[in-house]
Amino acid sequence: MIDRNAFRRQPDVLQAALSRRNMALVAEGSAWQRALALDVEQRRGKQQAEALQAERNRVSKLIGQKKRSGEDASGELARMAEVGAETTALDHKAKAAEEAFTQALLEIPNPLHDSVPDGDDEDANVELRRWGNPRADAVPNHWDIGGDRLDFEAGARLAGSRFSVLRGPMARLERALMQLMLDLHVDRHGYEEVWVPAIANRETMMGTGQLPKFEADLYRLAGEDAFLIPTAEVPVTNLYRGMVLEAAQLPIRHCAYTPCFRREAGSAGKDVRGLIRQHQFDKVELVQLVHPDTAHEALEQLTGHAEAVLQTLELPYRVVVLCAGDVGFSSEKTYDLEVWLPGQQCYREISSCSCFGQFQGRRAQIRFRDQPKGKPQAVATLNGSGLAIGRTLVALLENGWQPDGSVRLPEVLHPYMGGMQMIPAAGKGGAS
RNA sequence: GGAGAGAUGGCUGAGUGGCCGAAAGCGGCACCCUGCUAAGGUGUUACACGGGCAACUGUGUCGAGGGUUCGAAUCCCUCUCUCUCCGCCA
Repeated sequence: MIDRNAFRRQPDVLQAALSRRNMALVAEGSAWQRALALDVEQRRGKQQAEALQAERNRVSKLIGQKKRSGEDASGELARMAEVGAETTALDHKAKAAEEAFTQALLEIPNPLHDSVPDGDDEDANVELRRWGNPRADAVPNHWDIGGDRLDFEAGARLAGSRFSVLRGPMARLERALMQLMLDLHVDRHGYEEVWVPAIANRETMMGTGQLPKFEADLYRLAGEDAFLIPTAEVPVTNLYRGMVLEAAQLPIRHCAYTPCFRREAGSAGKDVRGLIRQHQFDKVELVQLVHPDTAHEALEQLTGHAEAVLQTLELPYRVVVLCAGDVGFSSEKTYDLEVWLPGQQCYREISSCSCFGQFQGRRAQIRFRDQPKGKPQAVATLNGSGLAIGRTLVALLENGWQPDGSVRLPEVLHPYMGGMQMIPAAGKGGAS
């Protein structure tokens, strides 16, 4: 949620920052324009209602005093009978106006950080650096390398399209990667591991910005106002919803493994083959709650922590900064890590690291006191994938592929794979 | 899933229609006293939003939402959560 005070004091600055994302955001009929109009209406209604309430409270108190001392209060009572109904009506009107205002505010995205480059879509994202040496030889796609151990037919039969079943060494590799990533972030980067529910209620989804705007992207539970989480960011950030923290508690750093569920509405036809775009996938997520002054410093660090996973797995990648038109709703700045996939001869997103400034902190009411007696202010939040596990598995298969069909595994993985150094070539038909 | 009990400030806990934004205790903070420590004394100590340069002031908040009433922590309705017992279950 954008800052109400800034919204009132310098709407021009905010409007400029918003229009960098997309001019439509500030056009006629946009949530922004609605909010501007509703704010005025909302405040006027509130003042009228409060004036009447003050009158009612004053007279009611008088009636109480008179009754106690045995005096006659029928004059006041008669007067208040009329005022009462009017008060209720005005109060309801004021509440409705405030509700509409808040709804409009919730639909306004986070204004961008100044360092975000201009641009309309992903083509304008800016590459910042590369790591590793991409192999240039001809490598099969991961689904060919995986063979019958990546079973998309079984996934479709059990659940539907975009679901999969992993068998044997592939299932083990999925599990090994979870462990490796969590261990790395806990032991080397100082994150506290948490384990959280994969279902979140509406309030929780509101807190991190998935709702109210993006309900169509979520799986909703029938008969309940609850959803499957699209990322661990949701439950982990909301761990602190409604809390006032002490400055000394910051920064808070958590990593978590969860399954993630996405409807992928609107991505019809994209990545239909293979593991790249699934309705259910595994991810280890990094989440930080920090002092707003250090937020962007923290983003650099957090991005480095995600990069460390790729480096330890010896996977070539590049870092891009998303341009204005490509940054997500709640984020003020985002780096994507893109891993080299030799089977597709391209870089594919494997991690997205975002700084949300105080946007989520305000929405979810996660605050802290800078001074012991000071006014609580919203914390800054950040998160990043560290990493998406299915896509990491894909990258390992394609980058580790050997001409004989086997897959060489990087050394750090060997202990997690029970000593296995190679995944044998896929069998020719039949389960291996 | 069934039956019952409950939800009050940072915490414990009183409060069954007006004198209650809320007793008391603990904790926190400030000051005083004391050679240090300990003990003691006095005062103070919720949040949000609106108006005001400010002093200050208005409104709302006793799990959430609605209702009754001139007036609700207190009465009524709905919901959420917690606890106990029963059932079921990894």
